[in-house]
Amino acid sequence: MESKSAVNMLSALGHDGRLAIFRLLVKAGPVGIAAGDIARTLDVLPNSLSANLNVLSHAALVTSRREGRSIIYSADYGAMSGLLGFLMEDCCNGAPEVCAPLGAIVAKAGACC
Amino acid sequence: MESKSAVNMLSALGHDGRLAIFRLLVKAGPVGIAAGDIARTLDVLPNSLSANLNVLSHAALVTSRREGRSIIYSADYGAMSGLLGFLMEDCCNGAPEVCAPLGAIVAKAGACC
DNA sequence: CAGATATTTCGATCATATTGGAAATATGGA
DNA sequence: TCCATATTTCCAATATGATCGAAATATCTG
Repeated sequence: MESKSAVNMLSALGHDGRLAIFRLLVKAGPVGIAAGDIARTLDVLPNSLSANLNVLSHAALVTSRREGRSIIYSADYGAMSGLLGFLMEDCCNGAPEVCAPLGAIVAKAGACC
Repeated sequence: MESKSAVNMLSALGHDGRLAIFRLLVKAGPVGIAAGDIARTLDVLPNSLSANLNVLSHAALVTSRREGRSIIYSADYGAMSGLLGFLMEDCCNGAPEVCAPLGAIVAKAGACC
């Protein structure tokens, strides 16, 4: 993961509406959600949603596919892993002692995955 | 971690200069780095640096302490853990199967921590 | 083909963020 | 006290981003 990609992802997620969209897609899993359903669930205008989905898409955080009249968006888990890895790698380099607080998180993730 | 805090952190990190500052501080560890040294290392103007440190500070990603004439900045590892936890928790909720790619990352973190 | 649904694109306005120069504040040393 | 160093604050110019209505495009159905 390049630093520039990480900046793009972080700034894409650093927005109220887009973080909500991304969380929704992450929870939906690989099945994804149609743009219209996202708009209804989050109560946002279709054109605003489209613009925000475009930002997330350009940041490579989501992918899309057409199904009939709808366009289905899904979270890109590989990209998310890459971002987490980038931040974690950054954390562990040169200062292993600071990773202690991460133990709980890793444990939590371990319980899930 | 509230969603609003996460948005603040993510948008603070979603900036070229600020991500560079934060990475530098994370690598420096609890000892921290003086503002002037950060400015020289990253070759940025002192006022721009100050503004960016202020953003990171308001997002609770860094802390500062005065030492003589210098002000030493350090990364807040607790905040970083919280952010990673927020994203991971978000990932695991409702879709455990998508966590597979995270296995490698957890393993990597485990090797370090 | 005509109509309905789904989504995107366009265009304008408004708000917010970034940048850099210059001055102000705070600390330590002679 | 006076001066040098360190950092922040102030200010204005510029750039970027968000929002919304309206129109355009694409797909399905009758």
